[in-house]
Amino acid sequence: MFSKACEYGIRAAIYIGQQSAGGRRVGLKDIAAEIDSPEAFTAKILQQLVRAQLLTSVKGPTGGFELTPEQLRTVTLRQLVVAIDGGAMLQGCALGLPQCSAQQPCPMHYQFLPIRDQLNELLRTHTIGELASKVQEGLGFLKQFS
Amino acid sequence: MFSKACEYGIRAAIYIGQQSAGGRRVGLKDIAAEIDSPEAFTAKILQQLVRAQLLTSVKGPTGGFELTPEQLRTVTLRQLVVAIDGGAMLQGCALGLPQCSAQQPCPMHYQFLPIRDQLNELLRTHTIGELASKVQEGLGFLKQFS
DNA sequence: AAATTAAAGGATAAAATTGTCCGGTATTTA
DNA sequence: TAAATACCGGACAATTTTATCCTTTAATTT
Ligand code: FES
Ligand code: FES
Repeated sequence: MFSKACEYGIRAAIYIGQQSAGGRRVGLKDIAAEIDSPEAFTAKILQQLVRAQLLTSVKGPTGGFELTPEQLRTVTLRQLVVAIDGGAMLQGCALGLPQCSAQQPCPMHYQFLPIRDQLNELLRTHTIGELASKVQEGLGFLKQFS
Repeated sequence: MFSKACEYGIRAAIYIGQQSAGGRRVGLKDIAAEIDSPEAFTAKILQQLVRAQLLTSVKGPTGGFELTPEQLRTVTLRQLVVAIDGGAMLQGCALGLPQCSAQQPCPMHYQFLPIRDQLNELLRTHTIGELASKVQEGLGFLKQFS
């Protein structure tokens, strides 16, 4: 569905959000450990998200990553996905036609569209803050414990 | 969404199905031209599908690929996807957790599940023959003309 | 100011996916 | 039975994705 980069990015953002909601700034090492992702690769993704202004970073001691209250409230899953994977999967044709349109639709087009639309809606209507709360309340997990 | 291999595989299968419905067996060259895919790569994918018995091939002059009436009627999109991409995207967690389950769900789990289920249902309930008819009737396309 | 801390950025490497090439094999036609 | 056709199979190459390492930059603490 999403790329590994995107999966890590989303999980990281949610974890950072959860901690930011509690006023805690978190470092890369901590993040990678808590979401079970490769540290250096996660760093690259977080850099992208910082550049896209979807989260905030601070250098030096006591530094790390955080989400401002505004970011927590307004940044959506969709923004993360677009920043990392681009819009292709949110707009592209299911069968890989160069563009998805009703002019020359693929044979799955009309069946596929409503599902893709629901996915778009899902991503558009969920903020990092909202998902972070869910984790905070123990209703969702960012890695699996055995 | 799907891999390139899967996109080519589905488009190819539908085209072969369309021709088979008219009693015509088709060769690789023809297929690749009609669905706008790289010839040699498409060959690899078709080999997989033949091995999985989702379509049939005949060697030699007048040879090529075809779908038996039974294959046309019974082979689903889902079978193609599973044969090429594996079941990961049809069962895996949206955020990449090692497994999707209600025991330790990711924060998107309950929102994501219905969409994934619809996608599964979509793939499960559409046969190659059905999609081939759509193309035959001019209601769907396997490549785009400009 | 010096030392320490932690993210940023660049270069590289490994792995997976996508794509090509070519000799082998089965089948048909002459 | 020889030649031609077209899929099969293995090796190989290019590209993209995933992942690592190391130096630089910025900020804090001593
Ligand atoms: S044209 Fe294929 S999904 Fe719209
Ligand atoms: S656990 Fe993530 S989708 Fe089910």
